[in-house]
Amino acid sequence: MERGSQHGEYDGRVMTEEQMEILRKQIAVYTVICDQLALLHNSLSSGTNPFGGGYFDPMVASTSAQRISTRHRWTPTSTQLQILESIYEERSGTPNRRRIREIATELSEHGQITETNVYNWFQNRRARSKRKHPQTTTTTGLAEHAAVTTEERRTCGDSGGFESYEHILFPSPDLGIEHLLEGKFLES
Amino acid sequence: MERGSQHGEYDGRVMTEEQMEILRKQIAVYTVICDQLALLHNSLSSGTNPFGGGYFDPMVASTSAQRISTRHRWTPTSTQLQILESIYEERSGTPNRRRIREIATELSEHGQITETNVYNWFQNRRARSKRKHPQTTTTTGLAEHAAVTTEERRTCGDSGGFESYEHILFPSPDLGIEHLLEGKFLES
DNA sequence: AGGTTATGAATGAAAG
DNA sequence: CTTTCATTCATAACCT
Repeated sequence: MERGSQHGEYDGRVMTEEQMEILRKQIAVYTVICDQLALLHNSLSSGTNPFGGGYFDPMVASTSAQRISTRHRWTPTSTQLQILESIYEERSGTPNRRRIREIATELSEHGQITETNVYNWFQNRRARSKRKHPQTTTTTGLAEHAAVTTEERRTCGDSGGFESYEHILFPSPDLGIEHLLEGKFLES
Repeated sequence: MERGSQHGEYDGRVMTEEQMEILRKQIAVYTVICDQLALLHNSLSSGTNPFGGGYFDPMVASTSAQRISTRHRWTPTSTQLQILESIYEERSGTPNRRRIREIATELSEHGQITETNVYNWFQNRRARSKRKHPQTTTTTGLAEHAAVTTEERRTCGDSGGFESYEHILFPSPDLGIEHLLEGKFLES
């Protein structure tokens, strides 16, 4: 890792602001190209979509259909979901690792599932429950605070809490070049 | 997609397998280019920073799917991750306080980072490693060589054999093109 | 078709 | 060190 030569303190700049601006645009352009190629490739690969695949048994494909399957993530069957919900209801706490395994075993009777799936499911279930009901044991409706409004108490800022710095120092390639090109994606 | 008219032959197919293979490679190449440009820009930005440099943009740019995201929690840059991984590999024990500081200092060359970040990273790395390998009996030495290589493929380990994740659709890791260019890390 | 929502998964940070 | 929380990302399902 040879470094130092590129991170030294320069007397003068290697690039003007304008040049840097150009670079920034180029980055954005290549990003878009990347994205487009990926999308293209993706659609080509999955060219023939076997079937819509409902909740029922997407992976087993016992009907001898093609198993090209572009299904990526696990989706609980209705039966599984039912069981999961009931378990969640009875003890809204955290299922132990042991418990997770039990649940996974049981649910595997009704479809493909892994312990990780179960684990994630409970994590997400709990998380979204919290978010939906921000006020459960709340003190008062007026003093609602922190959790929702400001979350930047991050210690990662080494020099103090100025998370807004990033915006200022680096407006980032999100300068609207995307819009110039196609205006497709945009987040944040 | 202009084609067909130049060859005169048209069998109803838009692309041959070979062509698709080429496309796939091109995607990977552009991904890397993207990443490199982003890194370059990053270093240039910090280099010309009048405030002392060292600030980094929160742009992740690890995969083409990632977009520029402003202000998030700390995310290691590809370079940082690379280094972290290699360090993790060599000594699977707990880095001393002293060591943590060293690492943090080194990594700060490649982007903003704190000692806490490093500490947390190692903690998490180890924890999730362990999770994948139920065996906790070894520990006699650095016997977790395998643990690092096939790390974290726990997701969706169903019997369907549909590991055809986007990794395959978007095969930057397997083509080795990244290594040709710089040998950057590959997530997963 | 495309944009939006719901939700599975990934991961940094913190609690215990 | 282990477990849990919080936030984010990707994508299936849904909606206009």
